[in-house]
Amino acid sequence: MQDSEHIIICENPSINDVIAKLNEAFNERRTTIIVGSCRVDYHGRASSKLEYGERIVIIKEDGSVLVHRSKGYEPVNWQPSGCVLQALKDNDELIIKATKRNPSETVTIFFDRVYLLSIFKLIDEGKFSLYASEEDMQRAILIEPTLIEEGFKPIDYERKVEPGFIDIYGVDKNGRMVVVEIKRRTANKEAVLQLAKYVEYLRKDLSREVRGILAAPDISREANHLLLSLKLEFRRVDPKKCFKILKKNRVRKITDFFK
Amino acid sequence: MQDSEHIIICENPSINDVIAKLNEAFNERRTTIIVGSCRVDYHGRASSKLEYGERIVIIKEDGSVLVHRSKGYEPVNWQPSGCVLQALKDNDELIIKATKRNPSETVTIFFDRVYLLSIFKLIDEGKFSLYASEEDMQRAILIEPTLIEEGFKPIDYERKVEPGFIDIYGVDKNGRMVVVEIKRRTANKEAVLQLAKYVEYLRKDLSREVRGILAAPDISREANHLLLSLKLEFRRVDPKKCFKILKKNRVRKITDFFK
DNA sequence: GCCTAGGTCCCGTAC
DNA sequence: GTACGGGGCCTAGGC
Repeated sequence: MQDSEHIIICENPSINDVIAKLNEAFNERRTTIIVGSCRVDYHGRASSKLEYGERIVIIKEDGSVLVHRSKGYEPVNWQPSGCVLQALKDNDELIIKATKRNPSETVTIFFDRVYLLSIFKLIDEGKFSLYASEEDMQRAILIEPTLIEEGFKPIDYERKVEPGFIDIYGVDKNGRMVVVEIKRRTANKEAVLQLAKYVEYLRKDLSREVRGILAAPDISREANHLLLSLKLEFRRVDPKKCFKILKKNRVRKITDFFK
Repeated sequence: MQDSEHIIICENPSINDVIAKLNEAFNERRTTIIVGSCRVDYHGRASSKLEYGERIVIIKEDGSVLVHRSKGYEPVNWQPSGCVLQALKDNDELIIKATKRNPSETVTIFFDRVYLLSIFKLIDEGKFSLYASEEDMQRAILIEPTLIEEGFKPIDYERKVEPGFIDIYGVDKNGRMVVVEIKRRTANKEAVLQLAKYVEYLRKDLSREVRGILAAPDISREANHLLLSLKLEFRRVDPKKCFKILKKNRVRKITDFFK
């Protein structure tokens, strides 16, 4: 729980005050929220310029930086975790520099007004669990291979071959090799091409027949056309149904399967 | 600028207080920041569960919702813009529901403690511009010379001549010499004079016709006047397009490998 | 370090 | 509306 000493909330703080508190926050790896009027420069893989306006800036304890406008999911400027932070004063403005290597990038935020500065030591050990992801579908198919077809026997998953990673491969009831590409959304042309890439490679490499099956909740018309012309197959698989299968088999872990 | 009436900052507010203020904020499309201890459920394309922990929640005026942990660029849970918001009380907890159609999704946030509630009417008309660097533009033109004109063939770049470095020079489809000066922002008179300097030098040095082309996203009126009087040319080149050409080229090289 | 691939991707754009 | 591609994508995992 937050002690009062772990919380700083300042309304309309002076620039000098903000700078002092920020540098302390950076040192002690606190999470910081700044609301105020600012402009932002970015230089790195591209360059950008954002003119003055009122925004929310979040600086996290791992050094990630987010500049949020009043609309939209995405930050207008940002820096991923691991950047070096610096707060300084120039021309009566608060300047926050966030610098990163690899790729070498800099975000510089110029505040001419700060309405709110707040600094926290956030304690967050809560576990995050995601269900009905592609990984869930993969695990469900390994547990219940009839989701693909009767007689399908998986041999391995996430297998690295020359062009990339094969989601699942195995053999069908007639002993033919089967490559399965899984998508958790409506499969598009790209997904078909991905599958085709693996099938093509394995056909050449093994000099034997290889079936390619795209497993997804749906497939777009164009993707289906492409799929058929490439003599690949589609199998409708529902991510939620996969999740239900996993719930039934909760104890078994993915790695147990092949032991 | 923020009037005091446009700003609400409450430290350790009561749940009832938060609910009242939130519903008003939702109605009046304010931007809201809540810091406190919460858990989060998500149901939609997938499902997720996040256990209790201290987090930052941002609710924007367009109905987008972000739940941020103390680390990382990405929100742990979110809702893109256009969702319906609701704040209510249950079991002494503050519940915020954000519901969206197409796809049908719900994020529910349960707060058992609120440390900070702040509500703003953010005024932000600042223009955002994304640029490629001048070097990026140069590389894009070398890869795709038709950005200058049909039939242009670059010969060299960053070539040192008496007055300085020529960005790119080459020949046009008629075999005439072409000097290209690149600017990543609206070109001004200085840019025109820089180009004129190179062209002048080469005309004298080589005793042959030399075309001068200024490549930039835009040109100022005065600079254009000067350009025309000096019988130089302007070619509009979009930095974003350059950036895309570079990206595509990078991808193409990788995918070529598998063809 | 590079490369591969997924994402509740989001977002714009073309059809 | 659906489909497709791009992103400063970010992030995780393998080599």
